[in-house]
Amino acid sequence: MKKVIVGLSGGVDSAVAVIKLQEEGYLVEGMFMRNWDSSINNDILGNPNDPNEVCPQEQDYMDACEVAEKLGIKLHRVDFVEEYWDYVFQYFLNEYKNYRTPNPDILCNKEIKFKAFLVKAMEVGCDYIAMGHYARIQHHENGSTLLRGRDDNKDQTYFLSQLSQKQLSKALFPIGDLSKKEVRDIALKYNLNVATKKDSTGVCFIGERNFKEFLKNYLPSQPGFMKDISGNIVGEHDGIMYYTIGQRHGLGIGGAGDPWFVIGKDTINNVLLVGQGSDNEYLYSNRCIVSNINWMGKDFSGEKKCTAKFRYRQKDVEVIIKYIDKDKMEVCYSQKAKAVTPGQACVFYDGEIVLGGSTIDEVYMNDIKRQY
RNA sequence: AGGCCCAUAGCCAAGCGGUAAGGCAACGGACUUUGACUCCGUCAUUUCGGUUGUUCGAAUCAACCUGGGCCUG
Repeated sequence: MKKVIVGLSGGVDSAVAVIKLQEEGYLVEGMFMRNWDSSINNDILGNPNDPNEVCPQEQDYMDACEVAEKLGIKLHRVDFVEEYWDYVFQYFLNEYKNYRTPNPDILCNKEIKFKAFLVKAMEVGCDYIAMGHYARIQHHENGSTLLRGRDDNKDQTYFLSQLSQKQLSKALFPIGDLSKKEVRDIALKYNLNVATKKDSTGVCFIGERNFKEFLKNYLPSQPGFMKDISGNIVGEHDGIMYYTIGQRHGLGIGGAGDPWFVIGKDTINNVLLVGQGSDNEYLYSNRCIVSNINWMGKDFSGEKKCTAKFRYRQKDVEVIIKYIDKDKMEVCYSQKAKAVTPGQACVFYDGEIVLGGSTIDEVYMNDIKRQY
């Protein structure tokens, strides 16, 4: 009997993952991860949690315990607070310091859930690890193929785009064929306490925060002006790293006309560039340079047509890609894309198949580089 | 000093005698394993710079005051 360790989070998805694996005849054990410690990590500003109440993490652990008991599986608990800080959060802060918009959850999967966790799971002894992601995987003799989750609205392959073949070879995604509704229905049928629990959001393991305040715990304010494209001062900001391209809220610019959006960052002069209108031309680009390439598909040379997703839950766009060098690609998209932002991932797809992941570095409109 | 114009919520702004549109911002919610986007809701009734008056009824008319702007000396 093959043994699987499931990352049991205390949510409904991983609980149903256990059920699916049991139905398929695996021996299942759970492993709960704790990766963030608010007091050790100085997570004070922007933290909505009442320090007197049971913290959400412990509630999650209790929920995981209850699920484990009900489904009759052993539950391990592991602590990666240090690893998370060193390998995910440092990167996260560094990217913000460079005025980019990082995606910590992609790194969390690469460094924690499918690395540190995998090591611990192997120590306990297992053939596979499994997570409650909405994604599908096919294992062949010469590798593994990652596919979008069946539920188009919940597909989480964007976050899995930096996993290596080695990592994928050990991974199972038992709920990838299900819709969110089906997952909840199964949980209800098994009378699980988490069946109607609200989906967790926010940075994985950290949780919901007032984002700007949260960043201020680690990155001090650097006040400056907001200017429009003509150079007129239209507002003030307290640090251009707190904003991302395409952002509308939090600018506080009132007055006449359409809403204002972040359209760029003048890092030299500490100026946040803003423009009016959701269709502002500076929001759009048609070419970008990506690096940190994790290609999962068949090797290719020259140009390749496929689709790409530049931001989680944003629709794919058709692109033509080509290598510039070993770890750098040019991505062209003639129909233009909105708010393509350095630091975010560019994930390539061929239909349902995930071809690979990368990180956006430079963004262009024709030959003009965007000040993103 | 004289003449003209303007004063509506944090900002922009409709209204022109019949009982305060709309937009921006903000806030709340939905959505969401990156708090980007998007969507929904709330937001002037001791109220229309102030006071007094005309009128059944005034943000809307009149007078004066205050505060801005412009023109002529």
